[in-house]
Amino acid sequence: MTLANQEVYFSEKEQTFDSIILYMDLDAFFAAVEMRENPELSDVPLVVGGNPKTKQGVVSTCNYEARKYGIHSGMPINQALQLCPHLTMIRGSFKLYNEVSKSIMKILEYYSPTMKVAGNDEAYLDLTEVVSDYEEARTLAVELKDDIYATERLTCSIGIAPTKILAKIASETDKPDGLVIVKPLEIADFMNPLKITIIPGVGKKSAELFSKDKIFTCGDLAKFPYQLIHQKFGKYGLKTWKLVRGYNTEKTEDKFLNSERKSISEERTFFERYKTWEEMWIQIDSTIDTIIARMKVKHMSYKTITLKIRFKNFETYTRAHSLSSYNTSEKHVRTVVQKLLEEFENKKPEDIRLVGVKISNLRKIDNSQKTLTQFF
DNA sequence: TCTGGGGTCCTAGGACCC
DNA sequence: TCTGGGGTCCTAGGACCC
Repeated sequence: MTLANQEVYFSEKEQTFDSIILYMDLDAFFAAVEMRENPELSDVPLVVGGNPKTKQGVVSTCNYEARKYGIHSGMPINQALQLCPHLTMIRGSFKLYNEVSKSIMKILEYYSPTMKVAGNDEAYLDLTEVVSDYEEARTLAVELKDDIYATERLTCSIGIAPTKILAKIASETDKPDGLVIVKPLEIADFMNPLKITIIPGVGKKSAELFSKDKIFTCGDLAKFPYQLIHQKFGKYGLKTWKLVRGYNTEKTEDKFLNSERKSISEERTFFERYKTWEEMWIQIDSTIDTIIARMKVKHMSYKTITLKIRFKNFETYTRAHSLSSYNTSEKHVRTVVQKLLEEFENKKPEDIRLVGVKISNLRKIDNSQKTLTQFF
């Protein structure tokens, strides 16, 4: 299928691909940093995450050697150990990861003024105004990779395409240390053979749903009748359908706008169980402290407070309460959490495996409001 | 196998208002 | 007596991402 015979479904604007976007993703970031710091780890299967002593928790990142055993992010440590008994486990030096991440983002900034950091180990660069065509973009990407390696001794995978999402998908198809370019006229041929799960947002559940209609690849979905897709898979299905057809759904206005934070939360899984509510409260209290501290650093106020409780059988409940106005007080969080917790007071505290607190409905405090709070 | 922690976005129902 | 319609906000839960 070529772009030309998709036109029935596209408005003119949606077929315009006048941007050149680069996506960069550091390869096995946490594990790669550990290997750099400690060369004898280079050739052994390695995971960052979990508790090496109790063998609890999940894999945060693993190196490519560990992936050979079928280990992947999010896998329980216990399971990883069964697949590979001589696995090396590291808790992780997150302060160092943050420093390295910052240093790399600085390098990226140099290559384009329009940039969006999408996480610790990934970012998008808008190259539209920086290069004149995809060949120039390739040259720039090679330079960028060399630059990152020279500075931080880390490799990355890069995708270059007319939209952010296509650039990301492109980078996924050649890892580690890859560079994949998808030009506007190549979109359909590039997408069609790929598995549907390559689409960010299509996870296990959606893949299962799609498989009932014999949809396994992006091409399968692209062929699915337009009339049925919305009816069968809803708004989300339609969005995915448009995406696999190479439809340009990204709004140029907010593509590189850094959006405001929507929530601040902290949760703790208790590896040793608490016998009394008092012991539990010490934990919750300190959780609230850190949340409020983080909120203050960001000069924000909140309106909604959410409590999350997970029992040892993994049953999870969330209870929320919204205040009538924006607030910065720590006391309010405490009283509301206390109130929300009442519902669970007849349960045994030792049956609780996790407690979390979240503030949301956030708003930046402007200067006039700041003066007010100082006043009272 | 026994399942972290920090997030975002979506859905669906109910309350409430005009 | 059998009961509109749209908008917005709130709550609970779930899928998904890194």
